[in-house]
Amino acid sequence: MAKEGNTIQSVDRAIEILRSFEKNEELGVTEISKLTGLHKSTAFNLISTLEKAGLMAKDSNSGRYRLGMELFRLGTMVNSNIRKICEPYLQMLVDEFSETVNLVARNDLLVIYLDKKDSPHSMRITTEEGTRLPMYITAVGKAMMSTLSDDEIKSILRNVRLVKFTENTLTDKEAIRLQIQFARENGYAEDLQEYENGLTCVGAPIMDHTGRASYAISVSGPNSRMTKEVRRKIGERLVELTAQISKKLGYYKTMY
Amino acid sequence: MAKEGNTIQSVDRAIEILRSFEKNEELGVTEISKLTGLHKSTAFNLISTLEKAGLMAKDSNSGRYRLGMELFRLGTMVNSNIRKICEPYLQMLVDEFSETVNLVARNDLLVIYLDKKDSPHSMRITTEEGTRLPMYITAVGKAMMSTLSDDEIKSILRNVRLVKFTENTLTDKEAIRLQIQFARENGYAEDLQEYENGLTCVGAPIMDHTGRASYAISVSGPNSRMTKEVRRKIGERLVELTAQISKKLGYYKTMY
DNA sequence: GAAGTGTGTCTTATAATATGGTATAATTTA
DNA sequence: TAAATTATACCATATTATAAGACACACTTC
Repeated sequence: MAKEGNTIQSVDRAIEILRSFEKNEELGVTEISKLTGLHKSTAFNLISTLEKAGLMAKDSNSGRYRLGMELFRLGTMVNSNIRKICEPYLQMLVDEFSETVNLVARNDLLVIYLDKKDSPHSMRITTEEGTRLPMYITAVGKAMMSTLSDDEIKSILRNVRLVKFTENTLTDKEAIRLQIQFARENGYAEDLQEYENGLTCVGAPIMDHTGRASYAISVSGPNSRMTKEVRRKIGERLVELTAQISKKLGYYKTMY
Repeated sequence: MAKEGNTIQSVDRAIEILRSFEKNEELGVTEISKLTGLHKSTAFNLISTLEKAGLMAKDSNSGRYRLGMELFRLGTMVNSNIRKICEPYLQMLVDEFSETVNLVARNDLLVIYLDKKDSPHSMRITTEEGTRLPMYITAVGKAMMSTLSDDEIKSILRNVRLVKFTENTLTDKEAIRLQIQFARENGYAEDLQEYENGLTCVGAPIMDHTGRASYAISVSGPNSRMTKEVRRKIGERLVELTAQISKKLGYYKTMY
């Protein structure tokens, strides 16, 4: 058994090597060894292992390494089920509202974007799959928080640094709680340019078989089109559709 | 150093554990140890390591394991660059032809689907990101093969088992070579219900800075709408757009 | 064109680390 | 309640990963 918290050193190190590609698309052995603090030779052995498994690939031209297709494929295996289930609902929402639709998952204190369908409008919101954002700043995050107990919400807000992304970002805990209260009453939450200027979102939580909101769906559009009336319509439709999805995931309790 | 081809045992084993989720969404420690042939205790240590890193997660309800969000996030880091570059082109193609558009990469003898934009039609082709298909059966695969030397093509066809997916699937090497010849002359390749009945594709290769076709784009639609004339139009447009993308990737030679 | 610095890769001895037998705790099943 | 099956913890052993060092090769720089 390994020393630090029962983890296997070489596996930890291999994962750290993969993570070093967050900021760089291409890296050499020496660069990786410097970034991770591993001996060049150790790094090389780990890299070779990852390469042979396809999680890393060597650019035959530059001789440097990048992440490999097999890592991509393994990534697509994660939550493929929920993505498959939600796909038709996302499509319905784009068809109905002509705005970009997102599926996200909860990841501790963050929200991670899993899937999306783009708005057909030329002026539209685009999101990147894999992006992570703090819960308090997104409609989906607040929507998921609204299903938690007051204590759990308190704990989340205690552990997050409330950073101002725009002048609309709520950094006052009481203001955030009021928004969550709104979500509890209506079943959906809003983000009014709190993350980015001009960007407005409406989101509702998906409940899984354990009774937890591990996923959420949102509709994002430019401020100008997302009027109060539009937001209400979207919100109500989201509540309907997320209830159907939750049921498919084995959630049976009535939601509100 | 490890014995088998200089790879690190524990890392290899960890990857094998991740792969065991190909057919199962949720697995217990014992199941994993049986699937991988690892000692239960060894499997447990590896699983714990992967769990702490977020590549696996334990369902708090069932107590069993599934793949974790961090693995998804690592997966989105792969080829994020090419996906970002191609995104507007994919959008243009859906807008122009109203058929589903795919971005794929070459993965040895296979083609792997990286990104897509769905057709707005209710009768449309849907593809799954992460899916892998043999080269000879897809328009994108034949398009990529058309940029290779005769020897390389021969080698690919020698190493692949030519399986009939539909009655249209080409299992005769000479017939496939003729299709590749068509692609060499026109810059794009076709798949006429060779993979699935009713599904027709047109694909063109993207050249990277090393002069290799590592990516390709295709437009897929139902047989009925993909007439010869439509395919020609799509093909010609694909040649234009993939040339632009290739240029962005640092490919300078004129293509045909 | 030669010296110098930077690569990636290989070999090898050493000891640190992963391994798997076993034990125990926690569930599930009967 | 008992039996069976599970996940998890402990620990001695030797297998395995490690890192030092050497090498070959590719670029610079002089």
